[in-house]
Amino acid sequence: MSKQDDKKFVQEIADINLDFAQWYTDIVKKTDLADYGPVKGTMIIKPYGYAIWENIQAELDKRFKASGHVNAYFPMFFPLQYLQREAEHVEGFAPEVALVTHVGETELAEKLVVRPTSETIICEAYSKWIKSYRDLPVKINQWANVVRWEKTTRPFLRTTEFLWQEGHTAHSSQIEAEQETLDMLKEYEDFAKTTLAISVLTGKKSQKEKFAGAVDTYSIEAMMLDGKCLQAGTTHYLGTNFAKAFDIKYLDRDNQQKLVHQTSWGVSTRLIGAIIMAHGDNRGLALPPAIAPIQVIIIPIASHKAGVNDVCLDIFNKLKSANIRVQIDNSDKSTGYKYNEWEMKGVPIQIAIGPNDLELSQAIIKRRDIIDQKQACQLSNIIQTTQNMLQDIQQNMLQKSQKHLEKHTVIANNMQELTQAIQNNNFALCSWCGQSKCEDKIKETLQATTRNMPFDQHLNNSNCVCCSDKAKHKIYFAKAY
RNA sequence: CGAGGUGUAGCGCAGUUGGUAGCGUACGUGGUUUGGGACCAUGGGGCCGGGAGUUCGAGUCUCUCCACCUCGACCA
Repeated sequence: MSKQDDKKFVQEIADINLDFAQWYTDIVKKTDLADYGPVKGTMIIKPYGYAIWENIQAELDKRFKASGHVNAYFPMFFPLQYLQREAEHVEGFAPEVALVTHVGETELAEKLVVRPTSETIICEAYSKWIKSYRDLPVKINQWANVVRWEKTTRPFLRTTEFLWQEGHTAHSSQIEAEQETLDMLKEYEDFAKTTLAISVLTGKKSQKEKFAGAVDTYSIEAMMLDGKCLQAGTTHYLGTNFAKAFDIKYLDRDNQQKLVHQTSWGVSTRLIGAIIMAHGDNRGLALPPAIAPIQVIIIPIASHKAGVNDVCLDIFNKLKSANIRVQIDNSDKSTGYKYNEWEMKGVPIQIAIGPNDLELSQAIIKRRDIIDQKQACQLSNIIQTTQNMLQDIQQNMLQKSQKHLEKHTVIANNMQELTQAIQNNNFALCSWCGQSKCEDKIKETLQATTRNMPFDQHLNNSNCVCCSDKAKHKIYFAKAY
């Protein structure tokens, strides 16, 4: 990357809100997260971007296993007729499904679906696996890629193919399945906050916005820097819809055949997009320490001078043995270049060491979340200081995210207030009659959609923000990605 | 899939009324440097998005595809 380009780049993103979408695509390209693939809408996730995904995977996998889930893998292809068995499901997914119709020159007798999601093929398996109440619950998670032929795409946020995890569980009772749906929502919420340092709104989706085939869909919704909303994860209570379609029945204690109650839930590589847009600034990316591929970058200054490299290597080894993800930048770029480069790539902590520091037995430490702050640290304290700072950065980033969400969330009682709120790039908490005609009208006039209904529902005899009928729900409206 | 925009070296761009392509940077080599995007010297790198047309001659004009970007409609 050239000096002029980079300066221009920093200049361009100095006012992020001016053109946030452009800023986003620039960041993805310039920080080595991803490239475009040869097929439209596909993406090559480069090592630096993939390392973030690996850290997300590791943390989620730990959580899923702790709550009794196991991993399995189901095929990427299945017959088109699987998809067609559940009416709402096929209606929702058919327009964006990729079909395999030929092998070589030979046309297939039965068209195959490249999975857009795996409910159907997993349900087909469950119908064979589940015979007795003793077989329940089944709690399986899958790490996989899926394909959805969307019309427009954006790196990480919406790509033709993406990586995700999808949990699929089957239970003997509605209560247990609904509890699972809420438990996993809670898990996602906690993960977003503690690991990604992103504050989210949790709640139930409207019927219009729910998953195709679900009874109820819940979501975590995150606010991006520009005030737009990103659905960062969903959990679904599927009821017995798929059990009916795929004949998943078990013999209960009372010797009766009963349908299972099911859930599914997922988060995707979209989370990387969420991290970029929730934490970035005019210097580029800012990664929360918990998922940063490199947590600490050591920058030697005048490394040809005696002792500099030795001390850098010593600190490197100490931090590494304290399980900190650390690297030394030994390239022969100029020091200033390195500072800017690693800031742009979002590394939480920079440690600079030069000849002047050697005499004082110190290093200079800078943190990514508070720009232009640097402090000297005695080499003897460096592990402790770094560890504390990583924790502090993680917490500070969450706090910033929380404040941003609070600052840009308002209550709107009528269309005028709602219009004002949306135009100011805020989330608006509104009373709503529950009718989709009001959702449609607001979407048409304001380009804002319902996000979710918080669990805290105090209606106080209020009226719908749109039609003034008696309200049935509190719900968030926002512009969304 | 609609409306607008852009395609020239890895990246960012210039290229006049048509005459067979240049700048910056990055990259290679040698040297000097190193505390917020270093410097000198030298070298390599191009089917000017693809195809067709006009012309003696096209990066430049015409047509037509294609890709990407922004904004809508659709979605994790």
